[in-house]
Amino acid sequence: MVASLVGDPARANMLTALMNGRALTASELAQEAGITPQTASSHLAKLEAGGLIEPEKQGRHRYYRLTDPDVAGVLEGLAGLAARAGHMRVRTGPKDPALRRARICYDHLAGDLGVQMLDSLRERKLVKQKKQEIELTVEGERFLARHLQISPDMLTHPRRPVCKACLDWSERRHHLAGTLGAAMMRRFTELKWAARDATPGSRVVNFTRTGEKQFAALFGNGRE
Amino acid sequence: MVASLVGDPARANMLTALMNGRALTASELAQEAGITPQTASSHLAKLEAGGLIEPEKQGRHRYYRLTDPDVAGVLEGLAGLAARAGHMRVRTGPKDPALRRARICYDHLAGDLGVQMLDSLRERKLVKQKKQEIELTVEGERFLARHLQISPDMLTHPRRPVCKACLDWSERRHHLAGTLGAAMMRRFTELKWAARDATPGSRVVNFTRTGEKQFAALFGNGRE
DNA sequence: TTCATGCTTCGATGGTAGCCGAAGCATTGG
DNA sequence: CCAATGCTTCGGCTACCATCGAAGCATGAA
Repeated sequence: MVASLVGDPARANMLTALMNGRALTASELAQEAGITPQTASSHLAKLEAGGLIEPEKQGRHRYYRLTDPDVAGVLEGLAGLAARAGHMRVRTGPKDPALRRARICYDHLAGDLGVQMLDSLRERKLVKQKKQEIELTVEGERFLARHLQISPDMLTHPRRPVCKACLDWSERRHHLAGTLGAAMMRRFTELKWAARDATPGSRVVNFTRTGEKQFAALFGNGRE
Repeated sequence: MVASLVGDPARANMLTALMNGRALTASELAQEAGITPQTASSHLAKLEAGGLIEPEKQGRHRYYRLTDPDVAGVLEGLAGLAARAGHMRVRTGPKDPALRRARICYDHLAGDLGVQMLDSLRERKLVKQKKQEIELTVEGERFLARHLQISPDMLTHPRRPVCKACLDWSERRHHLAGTLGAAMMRRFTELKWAARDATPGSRVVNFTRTGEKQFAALFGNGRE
């Protein structure tokens, strides 16, 4: 029964943590629930078997998200009933600093701007995304050549794909990885639009005044 | 947590049995869940504390119903998720014979026709019902005088109320009790619209051809 | 009143499932 | 290749809770 899955406090905490639509790693969910990774692993397996969550492997990590808006809806309904009965659950938002905006993920751009960039590419049909698979369209190739001086033959690599959806750590949505993601980030640096923070070990990416404008002109979504 | 309440199989069976909106007695729910009355009592107390069901005392019996359409909605949602995950629950309808249509409850009319009668009275604003409380309106008094020759002073009684909502055994919805309910049943008999079945101990009420027509003319709902 | 029915409370039992420590894979990085 | 990280599997422990027998109330019937 599905309800018994949600009934357990540890699992309920995990699900609540996922309610904002983002994906979380197994360890993070363990911490959210206040249990050890072993226990969390067991719970996550059950939730997955029950069809409430689905995993996405990303390197050493394993991200989990709610399978469906329907699931979120039912959980919301349950929370509503619980609220009437006097009980209340509070859940605070995430806690990250300002590196949520732009940072390096391996060798490509991540964070709010990274997600925004992929969103824009997808929306303007410069790439086609199906789940984890991303493909560059003909229009996309033209766009890259014209605005960033990136040609397709720069991107071929024996083992690495050109495009790849990479789950964003702070935004928990996809940004663009692969040789294209790396090439674009490299180009941003060359153009002096952005630079990695000077602090050793920092992953923060600082955009310049003009870089920010240029980036917004290419990948802006009208929100800022 | 509310979900843990629904999570237990026994409780889930009880709730499913209540999903049609009717009310069931504690013993019936125990049978539905396949457990003893003691265990059922414990479960029902928890469900009530969780605000999922609410009781209504009726003589020696204790009827339970879902507190709210919202509760039914959430349960429906959970069932939907469960269905996706492969599981399926089947639930058959009730099983009673033909005395579900019309029978004597103490001294007033019960069964499908009894429920239908109260529905009609309520719908045409001849009575006002608030939970268990039922009150005869001015239009109701006129209606009774005109069509059934029942005057308000026939209905006064030192200890018994004129109108009372009585939970119907087969329909599990309210029908009309109190001195008015008794008077109306008596009038039906006098008018030879209906008569109690001859079989000793039987509570079945048989309507005559013409009685059925007259009854439908007064309290019909267009369904038949 | 006394008896019968319906439901609840109490107490004891047992099965189930959450939990963690330790060890085992898988992936990444050096 | 080895080491580190992230997650899973395995085994045993513990606590919770559903379950039922027996007894206690309440209501209605005789």
